Amino acid sequence: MLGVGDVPEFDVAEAFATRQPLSPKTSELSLVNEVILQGMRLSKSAGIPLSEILAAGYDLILMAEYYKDVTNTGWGYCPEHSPHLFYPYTNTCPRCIFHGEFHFTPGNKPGSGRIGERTRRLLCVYLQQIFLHLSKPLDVYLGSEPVDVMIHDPQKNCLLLAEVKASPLCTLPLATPTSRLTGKIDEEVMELPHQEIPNTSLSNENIFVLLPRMGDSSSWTIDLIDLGKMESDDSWAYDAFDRLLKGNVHFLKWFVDFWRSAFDAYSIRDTMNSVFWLTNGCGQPSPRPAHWPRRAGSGYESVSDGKTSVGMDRTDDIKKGIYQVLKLGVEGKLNTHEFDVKTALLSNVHAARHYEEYLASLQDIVWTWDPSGTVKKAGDFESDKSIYNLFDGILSFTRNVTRDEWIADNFNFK
DNA sequence: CAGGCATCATTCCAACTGAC
DNA sequence: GTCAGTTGGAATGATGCCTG
Repeated sequence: MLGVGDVPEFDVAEAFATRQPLSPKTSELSLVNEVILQGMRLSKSAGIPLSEILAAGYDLILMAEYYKDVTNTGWGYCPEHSPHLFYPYTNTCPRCIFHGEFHFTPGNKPGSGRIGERTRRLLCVYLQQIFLHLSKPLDVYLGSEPVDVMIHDPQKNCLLLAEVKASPLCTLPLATPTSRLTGKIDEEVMELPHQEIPNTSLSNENIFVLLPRMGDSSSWTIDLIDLGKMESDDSWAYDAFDRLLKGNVHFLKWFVDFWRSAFDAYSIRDTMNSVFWLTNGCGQPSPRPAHWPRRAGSGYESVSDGKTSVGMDRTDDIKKGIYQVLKLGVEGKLNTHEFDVKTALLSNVHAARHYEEYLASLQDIVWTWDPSGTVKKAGDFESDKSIYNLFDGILSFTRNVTRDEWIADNFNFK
C-alpha cells in the first residue's frame, strides 16, 4: 500500500541518528558566551529587550567569522582628512557616506558557497549557548538534506525540524590608517582620489573596526575601535572581540545602539539614515552620483544588491523555506512515533520587509492527510483525526510567531 | 518614461555521493 | 582512496510590472 509513511526519502529517526554535532571552537564559545552574558546584563540595565540584543550579537559573531577572510587586497583608499584604508562589506566607502558621498569600493562578502553554511552553524552554536544560559534543556544539531537543523528536547522527546535562512544585517568595515598618497595626473602632482589599493601593513599595524555612534546632536560620529594586530590564527577576530568586550564596558551598548538604528533603517528603507548604506540589501545609491560606475551588462552597480537581503527576508528564500517546512511536516510528522515532531522556519531576524505580504496570511495554516482525495470538510474524517500546523513556529530573535506551547516556552528571548 | 522591485533564468562554487 | 556526476546556496543577469 502506498502511503506517506512509505516515502523512502526522509525518515526522522534516521535523520536524528545521522545528526552532526556543532563542534564549536574554543574561541567561538568564548566570544558567544561573553556576548550572551553581557547581553543579559545590558538588557536589565538599559531596558533593551534581550531578543534585540541577541539579534545584534549574532551580527557581531558573524563579523568575527567574516574577518577570517581578510587579505591584503580588497581595501579602498579614502583621502578625506586623515587618510585611511577601509575594508567594506557594501560597495561604498564606509566613511564618506556619513557626509552623503558615495564612492564605489567593492565589498568583501564571503564567496557564494560559504555564506549559508557559516551562518547556519554559527546560529546553532549561538542558540545552543543561549539555551544553556536560559536553562532550557535543549540540544542543537546540524542535519543534512532536507533538514537544516534539529533541536531535541530529551526530557519531552520533542524534535524540532528547522529550515534555516540566516544572514547578517551588517558587517562593519575594518580600517587602518595610512599616509597621504600622491600621484601624477596629467604631469601634475596630485593627491590620489578614492581607489582600491593593497593593504601592505596588515601584518605589522593594528586593525580598527569602524563603529558609527549616535552623538548628542542626533548625527553619527565614527569611532575607529582598536582590534589589535591581525594574527595568522584565523580565530584572531573572535579573540579580538572577546578582549574588546571584556576591556570596554561600553562597547556592547554602543554596538547594540548602532545595530537597532541600522535595523530600523533597513526595515523601512530609510535612505536618509547614513548607516542604511552599511546594511545588506540597501540597493542603488540615491541620489546616484555622476561618477558611479555602470555594471558590465546593463544598469548600475548597487551599494548592496537588493537580493542580498537580511535574515529570511529574500523573497526567493521565503518561498523555498515554506516548501521545505511543508515537506518536513508531511514526511516527518505523519508516521513518526519516536519523536513529537515540530517544524519551523528559523532565522536570526524576521522578514522585516516581506513578512506581511509573504508570511502573515500563511502563519495560521493547518493541514492533514487525505489519500482518498474526496474529503470536503472536517466532519468527513473520523473525529480524532490529527491536524498539523504548517508552522509550529516562525522563529527569529526579532519576532516569533508560534502555534505550539513547547516552542513558545523555549523560544522566548524577551 | 525612468527607476525600483519581484521574478525568472543562468552561472559559479563547494560539498556530497556512488562507482570503481 | 580518486573521480565524475549531482545537488544546494548564493551571486549575477534579464525581464516585466508598477508607480511617481
